Amino acid sequence: MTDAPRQETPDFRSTVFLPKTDFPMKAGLPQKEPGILSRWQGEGLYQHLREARRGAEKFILHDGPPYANGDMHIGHALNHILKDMVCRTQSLLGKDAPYVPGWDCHGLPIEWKVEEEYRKKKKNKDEVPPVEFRAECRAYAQKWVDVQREQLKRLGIQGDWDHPYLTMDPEAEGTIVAELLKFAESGQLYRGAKPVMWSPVEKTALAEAEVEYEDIVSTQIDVAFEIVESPIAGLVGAHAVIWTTTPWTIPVNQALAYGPEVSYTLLHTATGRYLVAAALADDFIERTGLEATKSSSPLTVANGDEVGVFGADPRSYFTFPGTAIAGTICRHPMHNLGGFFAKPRPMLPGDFVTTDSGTGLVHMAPDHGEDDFALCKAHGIEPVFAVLGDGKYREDWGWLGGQGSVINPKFNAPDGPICEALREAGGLLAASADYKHSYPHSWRSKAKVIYRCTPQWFVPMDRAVDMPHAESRAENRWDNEGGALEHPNATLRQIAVQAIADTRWVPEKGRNRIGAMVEGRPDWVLSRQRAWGVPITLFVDRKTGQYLDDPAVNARIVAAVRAGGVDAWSEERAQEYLGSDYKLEDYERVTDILDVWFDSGSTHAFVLESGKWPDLLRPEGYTGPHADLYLEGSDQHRGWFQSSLLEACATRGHAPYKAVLTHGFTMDAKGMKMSKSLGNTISPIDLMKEYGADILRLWALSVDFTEDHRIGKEILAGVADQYRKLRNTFRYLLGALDGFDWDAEGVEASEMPELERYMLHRLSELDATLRQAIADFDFNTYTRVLIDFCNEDLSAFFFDIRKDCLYCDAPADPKRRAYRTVLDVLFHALVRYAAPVLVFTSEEVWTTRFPDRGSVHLEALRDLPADWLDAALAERFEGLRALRTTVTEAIEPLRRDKVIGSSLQAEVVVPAGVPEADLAELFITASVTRGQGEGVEIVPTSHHKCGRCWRHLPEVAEDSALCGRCDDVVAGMDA
RNA sequence: GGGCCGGUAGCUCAGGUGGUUAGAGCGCACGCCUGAUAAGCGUGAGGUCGCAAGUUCAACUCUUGCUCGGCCCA
Repeated sequence: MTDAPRQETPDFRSTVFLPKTDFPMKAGLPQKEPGILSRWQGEGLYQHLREARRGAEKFILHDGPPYANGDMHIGHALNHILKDMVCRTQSLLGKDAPYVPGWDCHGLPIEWKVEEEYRKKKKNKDEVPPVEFRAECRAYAQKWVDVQREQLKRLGIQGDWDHPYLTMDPEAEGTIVAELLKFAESGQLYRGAKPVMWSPVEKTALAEAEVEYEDIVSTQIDVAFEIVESPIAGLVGAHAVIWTTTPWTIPVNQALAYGPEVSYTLLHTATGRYLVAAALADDFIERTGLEATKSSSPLTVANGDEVGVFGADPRSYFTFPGTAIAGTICRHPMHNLGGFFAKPRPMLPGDFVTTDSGTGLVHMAPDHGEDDFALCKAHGIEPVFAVLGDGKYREDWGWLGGQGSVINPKFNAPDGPICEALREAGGLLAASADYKHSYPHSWRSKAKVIYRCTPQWFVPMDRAVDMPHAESRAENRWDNEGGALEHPNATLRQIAVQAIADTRWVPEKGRNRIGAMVEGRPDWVLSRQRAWGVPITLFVDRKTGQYLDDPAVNARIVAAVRAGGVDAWSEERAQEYLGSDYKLEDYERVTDILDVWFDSGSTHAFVLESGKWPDLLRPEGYTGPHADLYLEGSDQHRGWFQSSLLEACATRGHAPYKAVLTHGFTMDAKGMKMSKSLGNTISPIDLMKEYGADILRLWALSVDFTEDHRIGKEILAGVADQYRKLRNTFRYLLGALDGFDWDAEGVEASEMPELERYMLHRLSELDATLRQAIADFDFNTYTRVLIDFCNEDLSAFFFDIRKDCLYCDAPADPKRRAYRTVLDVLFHALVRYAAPVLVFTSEEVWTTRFPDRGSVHLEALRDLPADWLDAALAERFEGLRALRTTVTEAIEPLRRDKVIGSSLQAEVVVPAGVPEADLAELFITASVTRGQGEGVEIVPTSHHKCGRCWRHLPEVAEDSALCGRCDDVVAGMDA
């Protein structure tokens, strides 16, 4: 075997100064990140950071507590990445930005889970002592706190994970009680009866958030109420017809409502005369199968005006206005039962009556509807509390006593007990189990819920607040300009509206959203009839119905709950709290618990103000909003933002936050919401295993989080590409800066070539943009401009141009030293810019270069010298870059025709007027000369290629020979 | 059903107060380089700015309706 004689070309590779680094191109984030994380934990990085920023201006982001139930989902991930970004960027600005994470631990969902476990074990919850039950709820919540804590830590969220706040912490429970008692002491509590959403299955009132609407099919019935008295004489003996999809409310009926604006008609049929809305008469006839016949009896109203006579066509009805019905009295179809059922059923005017469906007459059960309750209350008709918590009528009820549950479809069916009885009594005109509509269900049990009147505790929105701050608020309230003040003090609603005006909302549209809600919301229902929560620690005077308001009693209660948690609110200890001044037998100990929104609405009190987290304290005497920022999903306008606002306004007179930042929701790749039933959920835990936390973070900070946004395979692939670009930028910097020593090599900006000075200018611009983005919480812009800078200014421009200088110039060459100086500046800036986003990668970058300089996350941004900005220089370079684009475009045809390959083979002619600069270097071409024409011309070079730097230069005698510069450099190396 | 919000290239996003051929990065295609190499550079193709009317000399930008999606509420 003989080798063909190989043409030996001198190999200058060893004389070229290539980038050198151990920093790998491939990240391997899923494997690498946990190690970095455990090092941070081991070193106590969070505490070091607090020490490093001690005394600096505070930035207090108050964490909204996620519910301690289930694994972290994509919404949690987004929310916490954003919070982390806020704290880290503020820290980057040199501020002290502590982060204390927290969890919401009380409430129905956890209670339900524990009950579910009971059911599996065939254990009856009602037989378990409440103390024991609550202990199990506590353990359940703690379990998920621990799970979520690890998952969030894995995301790289920096915070005081060893000391999170939990709403079930006894001290927290004590503070919540103390806050509640502030409401009591300032007269901001009342007990009223009101129809509330009630779940007969869970036997509790539900918050709106605990209810979901689903399409179901219900029984619809038409029921006739005989008119016994009316200003319209012709109506007596006729029947007013109501239509309902909840037959079970008929046994609790107390009145009928008509629409004053609605036109009514009296239909004559073979079986009787029926009063219905004219617009709905056809529907009524269709449902009942009745046939309307003509009638010769005119209807006469009370003032003697004849309303009309039915004409020849029974379908063209004569109508009369609803207002004429006023004063009409009916009787219940079951009036023969006597008692409650024998009482008169007045017809009342209701603005809510429409002709959308039904008969235009609505039966009123004040126990079971908000409109019903309000209308009846206005006419002195009180609820009767006939339906018990389990959905059955109470035993002593005259009709169907002890029966139910009222949400049972069979109970309401056309052949069920209600319809049968009505039919027998002659009151049922139609019944069919075929009405499709949307109906509220409990989101836990999926069972139907009802409106049910129960005694509840309320916070009034429109009662003057008896607090010092309310007076001052009243003076500058803007919604009552010039008007005489009804009260010397402002109401909670007025204080809250003012607080909304005082708060910064990002994006701004959040102000409008919460503003509309607060202006329109009803009184806050505080009470829940459940076990797992903070008790409403009130004693109600059995004689007067007033709750006891004694600061000494309240202080004993608060101290006991702080020490012993919610279990301290027991019957056994009640007398201890009442002390010697009151006798327990004179008081009812309230056993309701608080709406969990009150818990979370009080977090500012026990997390920010308590002193348990000294990092979060404001200076002594500070009275303004404590938190700089609340940051949650936009659904929290109705939730935490609002409950916190109301709680703080009622007790402190202002919002607990200076600013509120909201984000939208994460949709799937097609923009559809994620749901288990659709099977399109994406788990952040899985994503971290596949891509790593840094990719997930970069995703969250790249999308427009203020709106709904998407995640999916293609999107993440794009994010991973962006990540690689950033990573390679750092890899290049690390390699190019190998062995750089500022003291030996550094160059002052004034001594640098123009290209370097231009890059310092560009960096200064970037720095300003990023700082503005931080101030605006505009992280999408933050990541975009950062990546664009790496791509456009560095990789495709600066690095490309200076490749020759870095590789081939002598190490001591001033240009190369200037270049490396700028690379060092860039490194220090970029690694800090990237740190809040790519928390792991930036640390890897930092420790690769500085193994002994601690964590990058302790660093703050460096202030760049103001004189790096050079507008005149920049303008010239912008022009040159535009020309550069023209040149590369002009070269392209020659490359396509294989005339040249590398741009270094091109000789360029540019117009004479082009600014002075080293254009061949800037364009990475063989040469640039100035010609007479306006355009750019390209010709292939005839010069030989330097064997070392590959440039084509006249001085190179033959291919692979050296140019003068390289000759000198190589000679210097030999020496 | 009601209130509010959104729909710009394959993807992520820019596009003050309406005004010449709607931009960027990435991806893609093609090419260069082979001394940042599972890297780097260049060129190019991609958009009736959700749809339909209207106001205007002129609308991605204003109005209305519709549609799709979302949050909240019923």
